[in-house]
Amino acid sequence: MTASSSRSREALRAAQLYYLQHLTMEAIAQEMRVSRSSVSRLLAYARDSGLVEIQVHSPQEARSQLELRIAERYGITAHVVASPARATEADRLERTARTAAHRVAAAVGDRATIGVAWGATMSAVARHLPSKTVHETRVVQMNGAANVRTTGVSYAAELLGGFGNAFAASVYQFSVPAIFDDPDTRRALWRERSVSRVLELQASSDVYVFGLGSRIGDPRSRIYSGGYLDRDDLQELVRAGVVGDCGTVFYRSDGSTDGVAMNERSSGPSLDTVRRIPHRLCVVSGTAKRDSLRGALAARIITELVVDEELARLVVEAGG
Amino acid sequence: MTASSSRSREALRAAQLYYLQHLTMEAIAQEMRVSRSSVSRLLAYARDSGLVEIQVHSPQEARSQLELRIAERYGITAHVVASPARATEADRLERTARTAAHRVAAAVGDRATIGVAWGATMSAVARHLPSKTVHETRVVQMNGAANVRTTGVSYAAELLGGFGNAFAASVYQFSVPAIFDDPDTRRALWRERSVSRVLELQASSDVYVFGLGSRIGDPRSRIYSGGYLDRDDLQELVRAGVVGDCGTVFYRSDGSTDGVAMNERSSGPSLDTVRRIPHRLCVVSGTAKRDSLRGALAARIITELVVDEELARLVVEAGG
DNA sequence: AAGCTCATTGCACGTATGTGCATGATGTGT
DNA sequence: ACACATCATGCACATACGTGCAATGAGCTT
Repeated sequence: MTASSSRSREALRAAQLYYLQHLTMEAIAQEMRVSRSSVSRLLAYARDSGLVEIQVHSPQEARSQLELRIAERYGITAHVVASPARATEADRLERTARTAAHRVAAAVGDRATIGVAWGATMSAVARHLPSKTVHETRVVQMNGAANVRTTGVSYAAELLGGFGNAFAASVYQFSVPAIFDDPDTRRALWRERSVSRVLELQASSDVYVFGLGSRIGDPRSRIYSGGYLDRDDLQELVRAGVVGDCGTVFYRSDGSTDGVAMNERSSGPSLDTVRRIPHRLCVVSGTAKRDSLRGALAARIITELVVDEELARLVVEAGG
Repeated sequence: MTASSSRSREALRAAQLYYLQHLTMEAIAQEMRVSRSSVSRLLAYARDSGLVEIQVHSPQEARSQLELRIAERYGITAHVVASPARATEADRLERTARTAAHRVAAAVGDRATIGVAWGATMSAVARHLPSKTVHETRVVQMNGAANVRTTGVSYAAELLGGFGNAFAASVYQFSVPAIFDDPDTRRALWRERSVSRVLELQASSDVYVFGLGSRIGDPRSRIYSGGYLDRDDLQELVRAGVVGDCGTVFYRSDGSTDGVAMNERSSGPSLDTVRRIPHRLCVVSGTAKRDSLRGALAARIITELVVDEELARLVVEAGG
């Protein structure tokens, strides 16, 4: 404690001299009687421990056309992330995730409860979260990650841990299967107090951060390759006209979920539950998610959207 | 407009890529098809136009002993600014002013009215104000700056202009003498509508930023050399036991002002008026201001204090 | 239209900054 | 008490960055 606290003090001092007094690292090094490289490291520490916060303000008048059109058509705040033409899908995801990470940090405050889903997109977001000093903040996992092949614990734990660390938050895992085999098992488990306490937290979240699943018919999708669904499950989804999912809850392109039997077995929050959460931040990247994003917009489960430019164009230009 | 707006857009884009996506300037240059040096300049523009805001948070537990003792003894927030032992008085003033400038920016919000005094310290603060985008903000001069030798216009205007620019605020000058020869003239002028409108603004300020005058008996003081006071005036102050001034209003070491005749002729706000302003930010540097600061603390005209370490020690260690 | 001014750009240079590596310090477990 | 692991430090190098300068171009005046 004293060790890290004294490091924090030194980092704070260095940060004040560097960012507020505009001294060079060399000058700070002399003043603090350490080497210049130590100052460089102290400043790095100050930045990613949240001692130093760098904000980039986007004035309303600087909003892109795309963002304005999305705002107008769907009544939500959009952040369109541009990438160079030659960027790979992975690059675009990374950029979208970084932008999203900053939006998450902006959305988090004292005593906030943050619901998080899991997935490749959310993992990327978690990796890039800037630290922010807030108090009594809670992070709650919104849908189960266990499946027939693995417990999914390490994967979800790393993701949640990223959120927990960034905000010094208490983390509430949701240690249940992603999809149950039998809806009755779910109902029974939901009555367990240990589980229902987490369900209450989920429902009372202030912010819900999630990605969208797609490629429902595609055997390469994680939701298939991860062993969460078997072939019959997939066929059921395709027959039901499902185009995507949000926290393992499946919807059609018009945003409807009625009659999708699989949702009875899903561990994720129903879209009605989601819609009761005031701040719903969705992170999507990649043209493959076109239909999935359209469905989510139709379902009105998004209040703030971080999306890559290419996908945004696809969705906007198709007309609503 | 379009020119500066397109520059803002480019600066914003560069800032997002640099500060949020952590690309190098070289990479940004390629992406934006300009030279790296242009990116460097765009980022500089983004920083000092307030597009990018860099905050350094001081957690409560990192407060210095001195700050805690001042907080405890006087019930105010203190920021103690350390300087290397070999720093000159000018260096210390500069540092104190930079710190103060950031505190001012933090205190300013939409629709705020900021009262500012003038003086060497305030000039230094004005030079270092970071830009911040706020709306419908007003900056009002709190005490007159004209005197028998000069109108003081250019001097005060530059100072006020610094504040006005930083916050895109409307600036209200107070074009009256610092000290009147005849109190009746003041009373008459105070009834003028053009003047009384400014007086109302002053009284309704949300934040008052000021330095402290000292060296009351010292002919080197600006208040003397500037021609605001003559020798008789000075002797009067010394006889009255005055130790300092705040906005050309003079007080004794116990904070009292009663019976200081000169204040009847001063253009500055009475200490009672000052005490009605909720946020009162005082900036002081230099051991010569020891008695002056003590008096101001006794007068309770300070709610937030930015002070250099040496002076802070003098004041705290003397015991309250 | 020519001539002017002023802003913007890229280049080239020097300085400032980040980081792998070796070293020494600190602490921990046996 | 010793061996081991872990972490902080400074050095040296490579890279990233800021800025004076000259060239270019846009806009304005005469």
